[in-house]
Amino acid sequence: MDVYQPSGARRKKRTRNDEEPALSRERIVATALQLIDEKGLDVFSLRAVAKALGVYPTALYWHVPNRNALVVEVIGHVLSEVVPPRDLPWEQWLRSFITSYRTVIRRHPNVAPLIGVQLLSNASVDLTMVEGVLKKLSEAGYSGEPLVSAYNSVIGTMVGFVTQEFAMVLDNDVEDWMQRMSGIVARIDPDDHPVLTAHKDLMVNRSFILRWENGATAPLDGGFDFYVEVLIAGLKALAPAGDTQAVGVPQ
Amino acid sequence: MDVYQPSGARRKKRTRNDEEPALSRERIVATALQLIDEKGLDVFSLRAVAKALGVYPTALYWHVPNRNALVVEVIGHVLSEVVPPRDLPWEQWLRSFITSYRTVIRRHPNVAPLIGVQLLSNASVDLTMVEGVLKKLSEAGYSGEPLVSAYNSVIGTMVGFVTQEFAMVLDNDVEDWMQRMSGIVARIDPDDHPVLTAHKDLMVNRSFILRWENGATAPLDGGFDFYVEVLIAGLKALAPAGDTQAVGVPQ
DNA sequence: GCCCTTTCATGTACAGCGTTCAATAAAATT
DNA sequence: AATTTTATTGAACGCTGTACATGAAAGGGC
Repeated sequence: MDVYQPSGARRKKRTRNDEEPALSRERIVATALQLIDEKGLDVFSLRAVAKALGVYPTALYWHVPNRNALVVEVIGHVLSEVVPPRDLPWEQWLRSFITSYRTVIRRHPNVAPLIGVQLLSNASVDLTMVEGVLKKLSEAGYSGEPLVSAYNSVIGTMVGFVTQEFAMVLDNDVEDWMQRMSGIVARIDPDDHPVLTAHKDLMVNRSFILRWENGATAPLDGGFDFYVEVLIAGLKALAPAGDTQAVGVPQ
Repeated sequence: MDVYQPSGARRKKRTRNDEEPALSRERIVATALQLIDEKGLDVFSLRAVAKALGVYPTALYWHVPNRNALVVEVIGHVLSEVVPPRDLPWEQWLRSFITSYRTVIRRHPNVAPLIGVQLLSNASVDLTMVEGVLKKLSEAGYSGEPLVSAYNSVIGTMVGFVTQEFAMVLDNDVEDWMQRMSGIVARIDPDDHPVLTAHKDLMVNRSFILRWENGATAPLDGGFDFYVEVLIAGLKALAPAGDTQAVGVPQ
């Protein structure tokens, strides 16, 4: 019975004087993002978006070529909320920039998996953002091949940590999962795993692998700040030349 | 017409003297992984696995509770290929460990998105691995809260970079995509984006965001090596105390 | 040797998905 | 007034994960 009734109220066809244009790419993207934010990624589907708009699913296809394209659009919309900081010394600039990215994702945690996992997020290329990072890394003393590597380190850090922090939770049996996980932790053998034993209270549900909630409910603020400092200190240490006392290039 | 014929040859029921047990959790997981490796993530489905085994889809449910559980099993199987290195100075140990993880993922690149994006990969917890990282970070001078942060930095680096490197490619129109991307790059305004202009040949398809292939066909070897060194140098710089000339804790 | 339970597969079915395609109606253009 | 363009309805297809009923073979106890 493959029949889809658009939600009760009859859709009004566009009339010249009608304020609302009934449907548009922007409205679809906005609805999709709202759905993802409020109901989660697994509820998101073209049909769900259509239902939320009171429209037949196939009506979306006039404005958006397919599901992937809509996902790209949603990602682009979220990423456009990231504002590169004003001119600052490179360490502060990077700190501010990466933190700003995480702040945006915390507003849309369910989008994180889409960004981290699909190359298509590249489709929304913000060259200004790329140039900003490159410029600051130049100021840090990088150029040529090492600059490219440093750039990849920055993006890798920024997206990588946050993607994991906001990795999807299983809808399965969260309660059960927590109990199983804390069971595992409680049963740690102090002889086999002494350091873990000593730190288990600090680590449980606050560190990768040993947790059952994601960043939406259990953010890793401290870990993130530290990670950014690791990146900056590392970049400073490995800078080919510059104002910092370089410690030499490895191997 | 919801009918599924298991592949031609009639399935033989298990008989006492039969060597092969017809179906088993291990065989299902192995088939699933093989399917993912050879055909890609989008081809992977319970029905495809069943067809590959010459079995009705619902037969799988006797050995595996649902799709998610199978995915968890596949992840666990892949991660079990990661071998923590023998005892080494902490820098070398971390380098070796993280590199080993990437080596394993390069053998199963299509699994990377599954690991990076779902908390359920935690279900296959290898406490020995966790303890190994903690131990080495202790040797580096970490303990207490900073140790937890350092641990998260290590896992974040290891999984984060590789997840992005092997992010999924769109099946859409790869050729078209490449042309569009290189079009964007070719049209970069040297006045607006001078550093990018100077490095574009080094960056195109070799850096995050500005690429259309993933690590399976265009690995970021150099970037990865550098990233690991950034991590280690950063961890060394931020170590609360120890053999390295510490440069003080930030704020 | 018979009975019964456990084990493991077949077979049917269902709701939901992305997407194709034809039909249709309103608005814009000619 | 006729025609084209724009935007939607509506039906359908093949795919998905999964619930459920059916049935057959193996194993254990008598």
